[in-house]
Amino acid sequence: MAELNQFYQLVTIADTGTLSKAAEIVHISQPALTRSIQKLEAEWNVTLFDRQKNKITLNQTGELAVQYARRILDDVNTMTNAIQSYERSLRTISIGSCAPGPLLELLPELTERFYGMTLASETVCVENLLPGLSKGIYQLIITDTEVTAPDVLCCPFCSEQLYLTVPPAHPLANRKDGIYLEELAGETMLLFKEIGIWKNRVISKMPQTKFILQDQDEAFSALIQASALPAFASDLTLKHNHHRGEQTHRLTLPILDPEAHVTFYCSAPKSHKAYLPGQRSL
Amino acid sequence: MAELNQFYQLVTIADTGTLSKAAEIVHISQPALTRSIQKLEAEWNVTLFDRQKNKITLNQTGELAVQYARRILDDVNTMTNAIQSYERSLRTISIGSCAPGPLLELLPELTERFYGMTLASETVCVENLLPGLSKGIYQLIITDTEVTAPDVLCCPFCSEQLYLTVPPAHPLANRKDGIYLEELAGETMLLFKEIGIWKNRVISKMPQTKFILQDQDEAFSALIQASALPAFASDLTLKHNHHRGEQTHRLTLPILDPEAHVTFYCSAPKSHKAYLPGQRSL
DNA sequence: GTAAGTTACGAGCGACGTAAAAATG
DNA sequence: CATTTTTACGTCGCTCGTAACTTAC
Repeated sequence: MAELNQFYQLVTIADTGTLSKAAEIVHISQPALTRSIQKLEAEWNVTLFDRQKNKITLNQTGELAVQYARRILDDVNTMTNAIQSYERSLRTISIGSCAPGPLLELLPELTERFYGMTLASETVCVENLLPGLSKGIYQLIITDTEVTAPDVLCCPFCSEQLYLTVPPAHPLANRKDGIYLEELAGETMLLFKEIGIWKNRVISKMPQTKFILQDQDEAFSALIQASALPAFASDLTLKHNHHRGEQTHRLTLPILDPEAHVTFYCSAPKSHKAYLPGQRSL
Repeated sequence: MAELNQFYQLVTIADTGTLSKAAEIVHISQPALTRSIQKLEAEWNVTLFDRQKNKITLNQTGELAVQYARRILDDVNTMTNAIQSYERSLRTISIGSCAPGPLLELLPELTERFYGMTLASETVCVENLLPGLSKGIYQLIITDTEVTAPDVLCCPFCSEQLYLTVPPAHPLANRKDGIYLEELAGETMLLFKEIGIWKNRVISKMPQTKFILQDQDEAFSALIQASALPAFASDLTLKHNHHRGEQTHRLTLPILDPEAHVTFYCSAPKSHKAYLPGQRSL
């Protein structure tokens, strides 16, 4: 049987024009390449090269063979890529979430339950989640509304309550019963950039408040510790930080607006039903 | 590099369901097949089979790989077919003619001039000749009219004069100066089936004459020798038969109608200019 | 003289087959 | 107990590289 090796050699000869140069590229000696090509010709019982004493040139049949060989090598290449990335995708759970908070809950659970799998998560615009699930870009999505779609299972997952964190010396520090968003008018706040739906639910309703954006996770934490500015947090982030042993002297004041409380839903295709997490207390 | 051999083995395993059966088909021992597949998996760094202790089953990645492998093996197959038949076509001159006579002139010349090439000739409907030349079905065509087409060279080749042959005892035997077609009304004649344009030029103008058709070359010759019926011949066929040493006691009477004389033209693509024959006396 | 291609020859490595082991039904 | 797969091991054969030869520029 002709082999891909020989196709590669043939194409390389076509590219370089001589056996010697091709032999270097394919990492065999030039006589070995001669033999390999001769064997291919014998196998097919055709002549691929015009042979002069110290020169070979592709003949018409050879040119045709090179054309085909190129295409097949290309196909084999895309084949291996497809197979390898498919295998990788089988070992990866891709999660799309409309907010970062629920991921703090979800990822540890999945890490534990699916040991060995790779978890890939991102916070994206909520409109992209269901289409992404259908296309297989995500195997699991977190939304702030219930999802109804064919072959998709949806269940409530957890809720998130927004808080304001301020240093003890801050003027608002005495409002431990909670405050309203509109009271933050005129303030300057620290804000994490990738907050998903919170942007529309909360931030867009605070035109009078100035925000300093930070898009790096760790930098944001450091910034909060070092700064006297108020910032948002949530029960989920606070729990997560506490769990990580992170110390803070900041005070946490619940946000009293109804928008500050969200229930999240987790959805997966029926084929990936197993990925759905257990429900947290809402 | 993965090799076609392994693709074949993979597909065969998919087809048979077990390594043992597949090993028989691909003519290696079963352990060798195990190793070969393991090597493929290592090469790609993927798992293609679910392995139980004495059973292997294609997993999803494996199914995908088999799909691709099938397609690539198919492609390689069509590739080798294409290459081999292209090579064959390079060694073959395919000739289409509108009448059998000129081939008697042409083939010997080409045989001599292109020793080693295979000649393939057929008598076909004149309308198919130029399209056939364009499509590469023919490298040389013989027509009864001059051909003008881009990238096609055309030259007059030879002429053919129709004769009537009759046994000496036939009533028409004394008409050695020639006769007209219409005088054959009411006769029964022997006729070779594959006569190309002669059918339209001559036969269709003889509604009163009855023809006994014969489509095998040798049988037709024998039939003529053994029969008392008149038949058509031409200067070309007569010369050919004489050249072959064929003896006949038949008399030959020229047909006097203008349709009984034809000039033939030979045409070839410019790329196959060398195939054009020298001109015969017209 | 240099560079290229084919042929000859000997060696090493890789793939093969046999044999053995383990597991399943 | 038959069937299937995997592992172990020794051997054979294939392909490789070196060397020598020929030819061309």
